Amino acid sequence: MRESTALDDMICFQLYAASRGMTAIYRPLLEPHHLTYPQYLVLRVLWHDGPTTVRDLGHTLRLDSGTLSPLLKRLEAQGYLRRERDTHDERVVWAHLTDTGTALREAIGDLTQRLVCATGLTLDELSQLHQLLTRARQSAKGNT
Amino acid sequence: MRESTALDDMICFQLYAASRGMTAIYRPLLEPHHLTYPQYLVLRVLWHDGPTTVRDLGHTLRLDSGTLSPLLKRLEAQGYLRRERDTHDERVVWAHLTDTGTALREAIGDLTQRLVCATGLTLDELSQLHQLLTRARQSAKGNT
DNA sequence: TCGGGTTCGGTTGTGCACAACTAAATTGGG
DNA sequence: CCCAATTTAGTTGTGCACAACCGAACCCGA
Repeated sequence: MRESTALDDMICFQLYAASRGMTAIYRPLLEPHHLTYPQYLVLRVLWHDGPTTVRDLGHTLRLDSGTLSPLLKRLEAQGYLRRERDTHDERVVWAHLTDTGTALREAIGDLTQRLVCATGLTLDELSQLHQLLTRARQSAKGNT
Repeated sequence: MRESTALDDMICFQLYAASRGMTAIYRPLLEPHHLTYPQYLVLRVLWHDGPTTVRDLGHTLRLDSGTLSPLLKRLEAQGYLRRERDTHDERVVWAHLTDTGTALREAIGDLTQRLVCATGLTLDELSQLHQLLTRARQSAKGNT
């Protein structure tokens, strides 16, 4: 189990750098719609799942209300979604897309190919990468 | 080259989430020394390379002066390093460790094992992960 | 039923990431 | 030699990430 000293630290940096590099690729693709990558993630959840509570958005994206509240406020100000209190449980707030927000899905289109190309990895390698990241995150969730 | 649509988007999110999860593991390990993960990265460069210019720190960590300037100011305020203008080229600023900053290396010790364990991945898998991330970053650097 | 504990969203404060900009020092071509 | 272009660090402004905290709403057991 030795010999990993340098490698693991490099992985942590690669992870950190790769994540920032990934959002840097998204940036010019999302900028025309005045979206950031985290905002885009929220919209993807709403496009996929329909109206969602702030709580569920937080669980899905691993973000707390300290991050989501102002982010959703900005998306609402841009007219992409609206927030409404649940009538039965006043603690809960639902985020639901406006027509503009729904239409945005088509306007943005499929960014996938551009991201895949940027990595220069094959589909097998991407699948491998996905599996490794998922397993590491899964394991880390327990071993805190 | 089809069929990647869902997968690639999941990878981008996994990357984003894994990076934040990684820093979350570092946080309690660094907090006793009042360090953040990016601050720790700067110290690692200085521990490894000795006195370094702000410019080279930026190249190494892929950060610009807008991020590094205040970060270095905070590390200086904590007494871990000092900044000094180059006498021959007044544009250049050198960051060099204080004795406290140098000693910190031993005080923090080797965090590697704890990170490796958290991932639950084997050394082969970590090596694979490292290689995939590096290649993707390398490729993305060109294809922008 | 009622009162303590929990859940939920929001606010505040700190630090990072990055774009856009500034100012000073240096460089290099004419 | 000189001045325009470049390099370098720093500043400002915006948005994300997260800890710490708050208040309101809800839940549940005695």
